[in-house]
Amino acid sequence: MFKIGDFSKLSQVSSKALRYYDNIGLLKPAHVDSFSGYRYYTIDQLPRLNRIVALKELGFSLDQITQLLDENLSLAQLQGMLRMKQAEIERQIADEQQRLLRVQARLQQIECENTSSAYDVVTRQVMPMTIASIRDRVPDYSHVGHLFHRLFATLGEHQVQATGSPFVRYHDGEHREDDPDIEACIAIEALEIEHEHITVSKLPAVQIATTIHTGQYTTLSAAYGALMTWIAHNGYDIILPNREVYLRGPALNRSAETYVTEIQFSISKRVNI
Amino acid sequence: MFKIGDFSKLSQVSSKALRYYDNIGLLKPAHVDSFSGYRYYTIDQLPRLNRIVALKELGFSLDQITQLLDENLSLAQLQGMLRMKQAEIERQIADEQQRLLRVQARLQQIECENTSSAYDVVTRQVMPMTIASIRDRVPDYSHVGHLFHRLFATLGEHQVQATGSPFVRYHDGEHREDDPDIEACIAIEALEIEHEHITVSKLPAVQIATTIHTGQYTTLSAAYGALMTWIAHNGYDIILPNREVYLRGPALNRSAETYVTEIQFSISKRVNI
DNA sequence: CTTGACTTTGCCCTTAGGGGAAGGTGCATA
DNA sequence: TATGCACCTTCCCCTAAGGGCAAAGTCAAG
Repeated sequence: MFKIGDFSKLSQVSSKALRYYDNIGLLKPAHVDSFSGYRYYTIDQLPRLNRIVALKELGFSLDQITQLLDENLSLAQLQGMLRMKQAEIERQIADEQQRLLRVQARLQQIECENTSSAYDVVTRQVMPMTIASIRDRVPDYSHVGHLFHRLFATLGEHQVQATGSPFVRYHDGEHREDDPDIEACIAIEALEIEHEHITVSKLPAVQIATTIHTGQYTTLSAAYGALMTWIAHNGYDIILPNREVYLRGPALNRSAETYVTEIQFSISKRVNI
Repeated sequence: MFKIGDFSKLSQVSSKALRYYDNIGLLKPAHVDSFSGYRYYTIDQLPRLNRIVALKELGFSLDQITQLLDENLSLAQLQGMLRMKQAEIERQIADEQQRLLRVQARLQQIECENTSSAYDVVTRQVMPMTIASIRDRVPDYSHVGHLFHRLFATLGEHQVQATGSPFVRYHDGEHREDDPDIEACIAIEALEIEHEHITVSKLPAVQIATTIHTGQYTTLSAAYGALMTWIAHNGYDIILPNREVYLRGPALNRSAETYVTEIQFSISKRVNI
C-alpha cells in the first residue's frame, strides 16, 4: 500500500492528476481510509495507470480512455478507434504544416522586402448569394461606375431590394488595362427579374483568400500583389473570376482616401504531385 | 455603421467572438450606444479584424495578438516572434509525428498478432539516485537472490537505510542464459560506505521506456519482447544497461503469480541520417 | 508530545469562446 | 400607433486536464 505521494513518485504521475483520475472514476485507489480520507494505492494498480498514460500519449482524451478501459471492447472496436485517431493526427499534422507554411511565408516576406506588409490575407468562406449583374467588355476601368449606374437604375425600376455591397467580377485570366471583361454585381433577394442587359445568377459558396485595401483605387495593385504572393506562397491555386467588393466606395461622396475595398480570390488547395 | 450581426456576416467572425474581443480589449467597436449598449462597427475596423484573424491562423494567442497590435513593435521583434512561432510549430509537428508513429505501431501490432498486447509501454524519466550494488558474473539467474542476500546483509551491518525497490542491471549486450553479468542494486540515502564487494555509485536521471510485468519470472521474456518491439517501432535506440525493478518480489513470501516487475530500458531518440 | 512532512477538500485559474435564458431595442408593417 | 419579429444586451455556466494555493487534518519519527 502506497500513499498518494509514493505512488506518484513510483509512476511519475503527479498526485494532483491521481486525485483527478480518482474523481472522474478513471483510477480509484485500492483503498480509501474512511476516517482520514487518505488514498492508498497498491502496486497492482500500476499496470492500469501505465495503460492510462500510454493511451494518453496516443492522444486519447481521459473520457475515451475511461471507455476503452471499462467497457472492455472488442479488438475490432479498438482497431477502429486507433484508425480514427490515426486519421485525426494526420489531419492535425497537415494543419500544422499549413500553419508553418504561413509563418514561413511571412518571415520570407520580411526578409525579402524588409518590411511587414500592410495587407493581411485571410481565408474564409463566402456565403452563396443570388446576384443581379451586368457584364460587359468596356474600354477601361473608369466605365465601372457607368455599369453600376445602369444596374441600379434597372433594379430601381423593378423595385428589387439589393443587399450587401456592390462588387465586380473580373473575367479576364490576367490583369489587363484595356478592354477588361467586367461584371458589375450586387446581391439581391432571391426572385425573378427579366430585363435586357441584366442577368440574375446564383453564386455558390466558395473558399476565398481575401484582403482589404484602404484608399484610392489607383493603389489597389499593391493589395493585388500582396494577395497573389500570399496565395502562391501558401500553396493555393486561383479559380477565376476574382471579385472586388466596394465596401465603401464613391457612393457616399467621401474622399477617395477613405475608400475600402476587399479583394477576393476563390482558391483551392494546390495538389502537389 | 454596422450592428454586430452585420459586421459578423461581413467578416465571418461570430458575434460571440466579436463581443469577446471587445471584452478583452482586442477590438473595441467604433461606437457603443450609451443607452442601449448596442455595439456599432465601421468598415474601417475590418482591416484590424482581418489582421487579428490572420495572426490567429499563424497560431498566436489572443494575448499575443493584443501585444502585437497595440505595442506597435519593431520589425525585428515581429521577426523574433515569428521565428519562435516557427520553432514551436516544428516542435509540435515532431510531437504529432511521434504520436502517429505510436498509433501506427499499435495498429500494426494488432494486425500482425491479431491481439492487443498486455504490455503498455510508456516513456518517462527516472530520477537520479545513489545506489549500493554488488556486481558479479554468476552461473545463471537463480543466483540473483543470493546477490541481494549479500547486499542486504552488508547494508544491515552498516545500518544503511535503503529506499525504493531493489533492482538489477544487466550489463550484457544481449540476453544470455549462462554467465550473465548482473548487478544487484538498491537505492540508498546518499552517504559513504566502504565494504569489499559493495559499490556505491550515482545513477543519473535518464529517459526510459518501461513496461510492467505481472506474474512469474519465467514469463518475463514476453514483456521484454513487447518492450523491445515497441522501442524499435517507435524510433528509439537502447542504451545499456537495462534495469529490472522488483516492485513486488519474493521478499513478501506471496505467490509467484503476484510478482510485479518493471523493465526499464534507457533510450535515446534514433537519429535518422 | 512535538514537529515536520504529507494529505485532504475546496476554490479559483487557465483558452477562446459556445449555449442558453431573461429581458431590452430597432425597424417594418397592419 | 401598436405589434410583431428579428436582433441586441448582460449574465451565468460549460468546456480539458489538471495547477496553485489555503486551511485544516493526519502520519510517523524522534
